Amino acid sequence: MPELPEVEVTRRSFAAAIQGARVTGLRLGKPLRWPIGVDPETLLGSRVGSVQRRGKYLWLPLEGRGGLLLHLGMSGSLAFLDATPAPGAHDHFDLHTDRGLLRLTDPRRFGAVVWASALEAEPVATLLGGLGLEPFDERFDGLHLHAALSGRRVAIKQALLAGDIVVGAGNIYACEALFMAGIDPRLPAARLSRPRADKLATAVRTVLGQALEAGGTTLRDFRDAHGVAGSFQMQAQVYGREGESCRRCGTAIRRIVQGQRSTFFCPSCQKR
DNA sequence: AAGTGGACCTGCTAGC
DNA sequence: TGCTAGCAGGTCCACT
Repeated sequence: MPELPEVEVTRRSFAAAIQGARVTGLRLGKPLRWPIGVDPETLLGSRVGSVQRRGKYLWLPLEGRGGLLLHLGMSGSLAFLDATPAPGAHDHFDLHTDRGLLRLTDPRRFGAVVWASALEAEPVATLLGGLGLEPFDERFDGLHLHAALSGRRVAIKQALLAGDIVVGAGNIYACEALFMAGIDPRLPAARLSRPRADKLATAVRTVLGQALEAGGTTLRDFRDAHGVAGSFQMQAQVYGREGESCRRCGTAIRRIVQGQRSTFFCPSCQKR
């Protein structure tokens, strides 16, 4: 589900409310991607710090007691609740605090909650260590993108998705950014010209920024921590639009498979 | 080093 | 109505 905009929208929706809260209890449901790596008892009484995001991960500092790295996987969402309803079948992590309950709901359980003594400590350091630049980092530009793509023979779409050059664009926004930049998703990464790299870097930032403003994309079940859905799906130019006509030129949008993921593009607007 | 495919797990939908 | 195949917003890991 969640790409960078959804994760950031989620973060913004509860970070202020939970900051300073005292942890009063933890509940673990079915296993997530990895074990949490800490005895939950040892976290009781700690105070929640300022929630940070890196890529599609959230870092929840617990002052004096390290912190928790959260990932929403494909189907995860967080809710910050006043009440404490009984956990449902897909509620696999609860962080009870004196200001509310932070609950992770994740049917597919590709998400994760992992403890580390610090952001720089294992296993978090390794998970975050391979990540590329933040898209809104001023160092992320056409020059950086172009240099990072050199020598890569994979298709540009897959290079964007890999997350080791720039983070945050998942399947929806990688497709949308390539459309905005007019680039065929099958183009070998290293063949992207410098001017087109400028265009693509701008497109990535623009698309993610627009999605952020729209509150993210709600295809099925994305909600922020207060249950609010996103609306970027209304603005999607290509994602999920196979067979429909391109909003720019009218050509039928195509769907292909790259690296076992669907790619949507306009065969007329997007060139090699 | 970079690329590929499989793995993780559940739910929904289209089609028969 | 009921079953099945295919698809889904992510990313790690083993292998070539």
